Amino acid sequence: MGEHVVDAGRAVEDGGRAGVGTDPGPRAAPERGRSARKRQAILDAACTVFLRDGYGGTSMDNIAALARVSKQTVYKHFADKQRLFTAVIDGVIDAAESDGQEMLDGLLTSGDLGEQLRHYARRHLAVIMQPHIVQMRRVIIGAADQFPELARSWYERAPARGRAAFAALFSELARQGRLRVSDPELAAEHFNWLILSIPLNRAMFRVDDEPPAVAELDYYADEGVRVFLAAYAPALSR
Amino acid sequence: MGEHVVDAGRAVEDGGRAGVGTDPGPRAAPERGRSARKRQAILDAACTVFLRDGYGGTSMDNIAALARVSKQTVYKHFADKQRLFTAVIDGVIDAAESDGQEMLDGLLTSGDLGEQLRHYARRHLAVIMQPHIVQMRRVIIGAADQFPELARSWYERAPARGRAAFAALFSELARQGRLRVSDPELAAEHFNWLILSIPLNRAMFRVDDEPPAVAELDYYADEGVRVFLAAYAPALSR
DNA sequence: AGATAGTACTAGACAGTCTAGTTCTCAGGA
DNA sequence: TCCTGAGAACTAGACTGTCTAGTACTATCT
Repeated sequence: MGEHVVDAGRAVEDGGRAGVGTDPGPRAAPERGRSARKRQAILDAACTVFLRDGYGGTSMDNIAALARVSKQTVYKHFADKQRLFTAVIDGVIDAAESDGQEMLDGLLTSGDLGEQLRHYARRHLAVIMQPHIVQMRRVIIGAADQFPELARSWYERAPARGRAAFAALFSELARQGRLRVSDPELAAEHFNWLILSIPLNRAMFRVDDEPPAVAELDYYADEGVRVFLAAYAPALSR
Repeated sequence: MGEHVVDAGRAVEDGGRAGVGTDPGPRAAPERGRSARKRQAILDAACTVFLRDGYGGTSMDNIAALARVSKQTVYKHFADKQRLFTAVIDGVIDAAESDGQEMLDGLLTSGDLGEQLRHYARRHLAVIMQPHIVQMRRVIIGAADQFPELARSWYERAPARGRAAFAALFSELARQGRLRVSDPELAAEHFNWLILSIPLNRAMFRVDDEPPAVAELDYYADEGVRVFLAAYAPALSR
């Protein structure tokens, strides 16, 4: 229910990495002007409401009320509802992109490959199964007919970017003789979906279920890696 | 565009074979009364429009117009928009269920397992990637917040049913020593998603792409089976 | 002075109802 | 087999109430 992913409620000034909006996280300096603060409050509120109720289910009045801002101010910052929506989604995509950025660190060391992949898979699955990410998927899929370019942009920037990194990684591992991969892109897709598919698809359709336990997710991650290695690792590497 | 998937009964007056005279359906008379014909026309129109525009994007006037029926008649047959929507989705689920029913015939013979699974996988993927099924997934996911029980019903009846059949099949194959499966449910999920995930998820987000070519789908099916067998087949069965 | 709040307003969409008049269906009589 | 009439089903469109995107205007704040 109440997700408040983005820290929603409060304005910018809490040090949390709240700003899912247009503000890139790491480079602090959250625009200290009043106008910028209002803008951020609007983005945060819009993110909360859009993610909770979808595009069609959200009214501009709701957003303004949650942001504690007058409707006029909303329209001062964002020309119309569509632009506000795309601004919100773009912000989330940016956040997701930089999230994934740091993920592949520490891989490619020469430890136990299975161990490393399991570790990575668990993290990956845990990130993707965060409630607000799941909600985001639902909202974007539901609005894909109205915002095709936005949906495509999500697909190409958020998940596909991660898979490209996978592909590069598997390519390198194949070069080192630690994996047997002929099509790295395909291997990356297989790895990705072996880990994510089961819980993610269930989450798409079973809305009011409580999110699955960590242990369950870890199980899916480990089993996905097991299948992946069976297909892509030379016989020796177990 | 015009999918007209819906139910047993064909549409009313689609230009082709104007079957008002004698058109005995595949089985069971399609309710020859005027009222039943109107009802079916409404369902067909509603299916088209709901699938194209989603729940929120569809108006009852649109449906009535497309069905060439007065709005009053729509409300004579369906108490309100929600009930019409659930009737449409239920119809599609029923159709999908009986579609999948006949699928597992011919498996379990003692031919080449890889061959058989590849054949099956290709069919499965081709069915799921039909445009109206893909659209259905999108619409249900998008409306899942408003209709949680409907989304759950879809999940449990349409895809989960198929996976249960898989699981039983893999169980039997394991008993015969042709597969090495400890958790048949998990194996069924892995099989299912190894085949479907890549094109299906792309289709979720890339709305206006033309559907992938058959050869591409077959490639994904075959590669999915390859990975599956590597993980679940005793070393000999390649 | 410029941004914002608050609120009232416009314009249009849509679910669902109502009414008055029309068409179809079908039983039963010739 | 054809006719007929009663009643159910249907049509067309106006209508109500509600909701919402977006605008206008004035008072207030910083």
